[in-house]
Order: sequence, then structure tokens, then C-alpha cells
Amino acid sequence: MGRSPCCDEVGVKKGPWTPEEDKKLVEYIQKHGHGSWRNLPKNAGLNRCGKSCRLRWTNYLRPGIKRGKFSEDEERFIIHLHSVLGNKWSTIATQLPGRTDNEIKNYWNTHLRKKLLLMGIDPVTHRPRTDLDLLASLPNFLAAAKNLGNLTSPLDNVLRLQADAANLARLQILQSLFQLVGNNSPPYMDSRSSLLGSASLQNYNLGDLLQMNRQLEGLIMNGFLGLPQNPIQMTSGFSDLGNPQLPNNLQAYPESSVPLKEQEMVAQIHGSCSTTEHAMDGNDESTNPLLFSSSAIPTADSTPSLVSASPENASTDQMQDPINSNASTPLEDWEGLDLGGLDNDISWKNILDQISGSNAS
DNA sequence: AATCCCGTCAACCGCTCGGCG
DNA sequence: ACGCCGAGCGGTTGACGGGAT
Repeated sequence: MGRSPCCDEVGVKKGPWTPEEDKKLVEYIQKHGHGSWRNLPKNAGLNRCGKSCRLRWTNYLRPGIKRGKFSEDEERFIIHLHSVLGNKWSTIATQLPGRTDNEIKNYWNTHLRKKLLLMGIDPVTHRPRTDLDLLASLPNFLAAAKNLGNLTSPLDNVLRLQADAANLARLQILQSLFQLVGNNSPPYMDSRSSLLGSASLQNYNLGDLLQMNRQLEGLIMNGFLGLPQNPIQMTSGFSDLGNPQLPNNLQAYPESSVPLKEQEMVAQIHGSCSTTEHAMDGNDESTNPLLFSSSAIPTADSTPSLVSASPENASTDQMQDPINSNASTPLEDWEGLDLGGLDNDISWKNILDQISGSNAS
């Protein structure tokens, strides 16, 4: 027999709180402290269960609650913390003064999660998604990446991981281009089988893709493709995240403020990553694991395998059939696509043409 | 103007954890 | 060591509001 719920008493009010109830609760706690939550409603003259009172107090009435829109820095910090901690909302909330776990959780589910999905990031794993129709989603990727490229916040580096999704998309496309040329198959014939879900693509890990990018850079640098002498820039790669700078209000989170259990958890995650190249200016992650644990940031060495997004992510608009839909073909979409901020001087169509030409000769 | 749809967020529910006897 | 109890956490629900049709 399970313990009976605390709120099953007959006649206990549920639902939204009235201003009168709020007033009673605040006045009582200010005067007596909350003490035992179970006894509080009776003592305070409230027809509510203790649990409801606690929730109302901690999420809404408690002094110091910061309400209103989340700042960009807060957003980035939440994303980073989530990448390290997962759905540990209460732990995340301890790092964001004035924000409650409930508020952060809601904000994640209603805003940030969608934002990441739009950028091609799996919000669960924080890694690039592979179930996407990359070509159909390319404009979204590029828009997201371009926005990131324009960021001026000191926390920009935190989201390089997200920017890397766009790089990965490019790498996958490059790989597909090579594959197409190698197969001598017309690029528009079967974009799903040859460009997107190709078996060979699934066999590449990040290291392979990075290597391919380097090879392409070399080709371009050597003028092999007859293109401008500009290598494709990797914004950071997975292995070079630089030294992120945090705003003052987000920098100083003494380790002691993190519950021991979470410290251990973070330490465990941290320990699972062998790279040591993310020492930070004044924010040594060895003493501040929540800030920028390298574990959250895949490296070329760790070559994270591409993950499949969860089924819920496979929305119809993302999985639209490029062949049967009335929409223009993906590559048609590329033409005239503004790559500003990413690859201003490289036309993808030009690359394709050049590769095809050199392959045919 | 009416209805529908969708996003947001406060609040609830059920489970887990830790303290204590 | 075990069971009970209170507190806290995370997932889910449902009311509400605004925009679209």
C-alpha cells in the first residue's frame, strides 16, 4: 500500500491562488517561517495542502524571484548547463539566481528546446541531429549559424557547440558531394538515398568528416578546384573551443554552491573525457565543473558518433520528402542562398560544378 | 463575430531521497 | 537494517490568452 497523497483531503482547494491566499501565505511565512509545510496551511488559515503552499512560495512568492524574460546570457547559460546536467532543473536553478527550477523547466520546454531543434541540435544529447533532411533544413541551419556568428555576447563560445552543428551539416553535405561525384550519379536523382540517409554517410564519424573538411580545404588552398584561395573556415571545430568568458554575474559559482551529489556527477562526466585543452582564463573548470566542462563539448579526439534524434523530433516538416513534395529541390534552394557570414566566397553550386567537371575529365 | 488552434506557464501529481526513530 | 514521513524534484496537465481562420 502506497502512502496516501497529501492533497487528497476532501475540501482542500486546488487551482490558481487568489491574492488573498497569497497574502495569507506571505504574511505567515514572514512571521513564522514555513516550518513544517504540512502543518503550515492549518496554522496560516489556508485551505490548501502543504505541498501546494510550498510550491506557491518557492516558485512565485519567495523574495528574490526574478520574473520576466530570460536574457540572452541566461539562455546560453541554461543551454550549457543542460548539456552538462541534463534535466536537473533544480541544480540548474541554483546557478541562476532568482530563477526557479519550474520557470527554467518551462522556459526550456517552450523556447530553448525548439530553438535547438531549429538549429539542428538534439535538445537531449546536445549533438547534431542526423534524422534531418539536411538540404531541406539547410536554410534553418544557416540562419541559426549566421545568427550565432553575429553574436557579441561574452558567452558566444558557449554556443560554439551549436554553431558546430552547421559545420557538421556542411561536412555531411561535402561528403555527400564527393560521394555523388564518386558514384557519377546525377545529384538530383535521389536526394534522400544518395545525399541524406546514405549508408556510407552513416559510417562516418566526426573525425572522418573533419578529415574530409581538411582535405577539401587543401584542395581549395592548392587551387585544385579553381576556386578562390579561401579555405572553408571551421568556426571552432569540436576540439578548439577557446576560452569562453562569462559575465561577472555568471562567473563566480563557488563549487561549494553545487550540491555534493551534483559535483560528483559532473566530476564523473568530466572524468570520462580525456581532453585537457579547455583551461579557461580565471575559470578553471577543474574547480568549477559546471561552467565549461569539456565533457559537454565533443572533441575531434572523442569523435562523438552522430546520434539519432528522438522520435518526437521527427516532425513532418523536417522529414518532408524532397522528391515527392511540391517544394523545389533542395539544391534549387541552395541557389541564391545567402551564405553571408559563413562562406561568403564559396558557392556550393560552383563547388559541385567544379568537382563534377574535374571528375569527368 | 465566432470558433479553433497553439503557445505559455502556474499548478498538480507521483516518485525518489534523506532524515529519523 | 528497516520503515515511516516530510521535502524536493521532474514530468505532466489544464487554464488562459492571443493569433489565425
